[in-house]
Amino acid sequence: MRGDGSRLEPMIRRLDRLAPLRQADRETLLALPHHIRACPASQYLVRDGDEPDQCCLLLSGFAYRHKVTGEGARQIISIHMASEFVDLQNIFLDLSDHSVQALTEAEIAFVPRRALRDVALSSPAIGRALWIETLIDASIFREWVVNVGRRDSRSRVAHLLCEFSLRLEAAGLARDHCYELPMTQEQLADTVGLTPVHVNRVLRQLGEEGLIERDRRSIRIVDWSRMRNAGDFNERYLHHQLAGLAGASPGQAP
Amino acid sequence: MRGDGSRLEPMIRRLDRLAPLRQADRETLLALPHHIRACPASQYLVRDGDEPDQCCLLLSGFAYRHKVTGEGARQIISIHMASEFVDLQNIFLDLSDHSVQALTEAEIAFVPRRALRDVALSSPAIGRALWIETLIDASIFREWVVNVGRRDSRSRVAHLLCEFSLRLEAAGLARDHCYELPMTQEQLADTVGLTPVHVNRVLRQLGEEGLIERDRRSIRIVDWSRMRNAGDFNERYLHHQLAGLAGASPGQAP
DNA sequence: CGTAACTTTGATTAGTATCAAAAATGGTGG
DNA sequence: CCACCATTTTTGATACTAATCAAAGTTACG
Repeated sequence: MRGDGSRLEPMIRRLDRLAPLRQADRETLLALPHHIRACPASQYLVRDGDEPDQCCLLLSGFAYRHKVTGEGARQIISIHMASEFVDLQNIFLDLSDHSVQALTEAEIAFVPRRALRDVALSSPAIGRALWIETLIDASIFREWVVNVGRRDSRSRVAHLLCEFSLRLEAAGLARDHCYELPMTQEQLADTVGLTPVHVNRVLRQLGEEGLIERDRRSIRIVDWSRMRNAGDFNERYLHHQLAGLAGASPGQAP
Repeated sequence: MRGDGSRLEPMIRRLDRLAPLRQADRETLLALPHHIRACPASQYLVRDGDEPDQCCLLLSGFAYRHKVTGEGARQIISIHMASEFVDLQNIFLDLSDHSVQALTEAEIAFVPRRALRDVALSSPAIGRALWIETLIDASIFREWVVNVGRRDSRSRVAHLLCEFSLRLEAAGLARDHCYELPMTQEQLADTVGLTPVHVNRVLRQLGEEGLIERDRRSIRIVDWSRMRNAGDFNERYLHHQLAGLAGASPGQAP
């Protein structure tokens, strides 16, 4: 825990963009107790029903949250990338209502709930930034309800690929609508509420239409404008303008 | 705005159960500037894309939030009942990412964003309670992603009817799993991602199976245990235990 | 009453799931 | 470096859920 305080920097920069922090706030955040652990892909970070006493901050790699129905079907609820908290709601909710797993090998900083809660309630700026983080999370959930509830298979998949592209670029993890998709087609299917077989066909179709190019897990959105259209994608729900990121990825069309 | 301060009482009680408030906090909340208006059914309270300067607190009646896809399909994202804020995320998000409409005739207290924000940031207890309110909202969104993404039509509808029953009872608006469903079948369909025709058939089927009884819009869950099962319903995601409401509606089985 | 909104029923179709199996891919140890 | 194995991706054939289209009943309301 000592000497690695700087590993928290990306998270602090992220929060600072959501709500400007003063130097004292930054120092408070840097002083947060935590321990860092490397987790192999697919390791559980939180289990549905747990009473967590830590919040998980992703330092590197990817993680996802999911729920499993009584029938055994899995629905992935969100995907997270470096510098994001994966279960910030546990700051105040005592029982976890879903599970969190590492998607790739990932480094996690575990921060005691209590410490994070005290910080959130004592500094208005930090509280505000963390709250906004949970509000943007919720906005993405809302968009996903629409995605699985009212879009057809092609739009659903295209929408997810668009969201990924923008979020990765905003986090500085990708450029030019080109990125490594860290998930199998089965995980993709559980994200958009389809079967893996169907996801495979939709991906092929998007390729044949010239909207994307694929090689293994790497995705390149060839025609952002048409892809945006195919996915009925409007980035407003990501609220990137809050972080001064609006237009960070202009693409080839309005 | 003067002399009707007591109309805010139910909301204050609600927040107090989420995070205990001191007398000073209660008075701060009672002193919140606001104006009250009666809205006819289907009136817009917020429009997608707005820059709202008020938050809407439901005093009576029901409201819902929704998004419309590029194809014109509507997805209802949440349903709200008396004493709930319908757009609390607007406290910090500057651009509304969805619309809010009155579902029935409703009375709304409009509270200036700025005032609510100041209160939330200056009193830790109030901030905490409001934050928790948004976190529970988000938990319900997550469950809805699962509902539309991974449950079949019968489970989806049953799940929604179960959720309604518990939330209404927790709010003191219903008893014995018996309530008026304030929505048309078309609205139900847009909530669970089905067509109105199919919702109609599923409702009939649930009736034939003896799980529910219907008369007009009134619903009675005859067999809570089987209904819970049909809807793959587990109330944990409602986080009612936070409000000391766990087991408020024991039903007929574990 | 008369009219619009909503609910219900029927017939048909479309989209996606399911089942099955073959081809790639990525590791692993020999 | 290669053979082997597990995992993932891809393709094909068929089944089924829920959508669509159409229209008749109901109910609420002015």
